Amino acid sequence: MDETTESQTPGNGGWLGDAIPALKLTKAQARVVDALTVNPKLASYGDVTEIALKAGVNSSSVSRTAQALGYRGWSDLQRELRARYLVHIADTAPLSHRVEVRSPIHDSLAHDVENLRLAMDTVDPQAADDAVTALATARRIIVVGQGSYSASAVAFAHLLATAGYPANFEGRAGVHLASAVGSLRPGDALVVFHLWRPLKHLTIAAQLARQAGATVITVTDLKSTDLAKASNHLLLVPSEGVYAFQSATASLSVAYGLLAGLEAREPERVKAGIERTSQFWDELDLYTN
Amino acid sequence: MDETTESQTPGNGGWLGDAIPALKLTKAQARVVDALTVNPKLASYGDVTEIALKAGVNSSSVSRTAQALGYRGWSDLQRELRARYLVHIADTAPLSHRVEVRSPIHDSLAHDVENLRLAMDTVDPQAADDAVTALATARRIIVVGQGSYSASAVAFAHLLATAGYPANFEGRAGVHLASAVGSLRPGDALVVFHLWRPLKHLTIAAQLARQAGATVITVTDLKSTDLAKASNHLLLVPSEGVYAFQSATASLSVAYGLLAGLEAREPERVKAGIERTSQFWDELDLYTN
DNA sequence: GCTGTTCTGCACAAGACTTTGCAGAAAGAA
DNA sequence: TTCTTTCTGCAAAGTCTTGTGCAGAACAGC
Repeated sequence: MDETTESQTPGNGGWLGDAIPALKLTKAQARVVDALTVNPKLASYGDVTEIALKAGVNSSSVSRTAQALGYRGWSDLQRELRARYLVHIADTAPLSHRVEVRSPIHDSLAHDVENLRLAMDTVDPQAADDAVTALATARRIIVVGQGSYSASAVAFAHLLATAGYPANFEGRAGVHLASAVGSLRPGDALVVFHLWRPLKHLTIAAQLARQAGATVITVTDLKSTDLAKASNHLLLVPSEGVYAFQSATASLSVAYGLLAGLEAREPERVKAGIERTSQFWDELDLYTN
Repeated sequence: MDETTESQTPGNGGWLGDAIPALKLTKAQARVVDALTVNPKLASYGDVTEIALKAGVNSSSVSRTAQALGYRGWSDLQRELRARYLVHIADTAPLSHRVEVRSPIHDSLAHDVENLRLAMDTVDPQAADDAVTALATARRIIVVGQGSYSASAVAFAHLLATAGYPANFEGRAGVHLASAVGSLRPGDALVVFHLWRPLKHLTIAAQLARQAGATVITVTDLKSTDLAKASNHLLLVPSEGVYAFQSATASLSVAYGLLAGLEAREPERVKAGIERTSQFWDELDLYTN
């Protein structure tokens, strides 16, 4: 039997976040919400019958509660709960719950876990959101990056193109970069991935793109550089590596996050783009066992 | 011939535990198990159709795989997977009061934190150690990778070269790849970074390199493929992405780990290499504010 | 205490997911 | 190579889950 703390301000602050809008709920609905709040695992994988049992109501009430909260139905609400619960766990899970096996690989992984966690704080959600908007509306997207830090840029440009966005990776410096950036117009976007001491030509590229009216999105670890100043949207990531090198892990993950943002913003477009591309791949017969 | 350090099936030592009995599986079944192993969230919450899509098989094969493993069916297997996954990640996680800032970026970071944590289990330290030895003694190192998964390969090759190792990234397919791999000799090394369904030409490249007597080091997410079989040293990483794409974050971190391993093994050489390179960079006067 | 409104539970309908029969494809044996 | 066996994909059948109309119960206002 579940003690219900008489509803109001349900799900505030806990793992539910704002998944449950603060509406006026009926008694049965409040019991459902309480049950969900207190049983995160059950909430994220149980079916209506199990939830109803826990809440002590009929299964129809579970279904109707989901609808009352603004979701299409139980499955829709559960999808949301699931995502939040898993993210919550990843946020709060202890770093190492097992016997340590120290090895360079293990150190590197642990180190990058820390980088990713720090990035949750350093990346400004508003800047990310703005960046997604700029990308979604861009007529043309150029992605630049140099050396080992081009890793994120390569992946980002490739996946953007896969999803049907007009994106290209530009990894060359000098005249190539100049002509690529020179062709940018208002409504276009330049995405710069760079860590460590700023490279002159990337900074200049960003400044030129900005002058040309293009939107400059920069993923970097330093915020007081001319590169950062030339950017419209700045996404800061930590980059400490396990030895002498900077780690691009966080910047890569941020790149995936931007793609997820695009998918959330215009799912149809992304889905269609991916389908087109993967069909093409199948026809090329590239795969084996 | 070189010994293969694949043997002890480290992939099953991870979050799956002994949920998957070590039976002889058919090709499609092995693909299903691989897909489940590297996509824990999908495995825990997806339906047969989604799993089948990821594994590149028909949904019936997913159902039949569950039965072949001794479960009553997919739902039965999934219940088991879910329980193990949640135990693996949640364990003692307390419900903290941290304010959630949910955004696609945040989700992606949390997701990749999970991938890195899982990678601590899936990467076999012995295989990694052997790989480091092979790299340290190689007369020549070719690093290959394609598409967005080339991110790790690009970074790895670049940093190897920076540290003074005879490494090159080879991102082109066809005749270019053929001639590059064709030049490998005993004592050389081929490093393959690849996720997702194996590409024919990468598999063939690995097989040819192996035949030529070179050491093949592979960082990938699937262990039942011909690519994995052709490898001397296999480093398995999880690769579940936040949306439709696989995440190369873990493979990138493993690349850094290999570099750290090299540094631990021969610090002088790496230090000298980096100093030489960065001095050169300074002379080129590439940096700004 | 009466009456009108809202809510809940039941039972069934609609829908989604999983399993299986079958036939063709692939792999292995002779 | 040919024959036999095993495996896989398709599509239909079977099972389970979710949603809704209806009728009775609870509640609030008078």
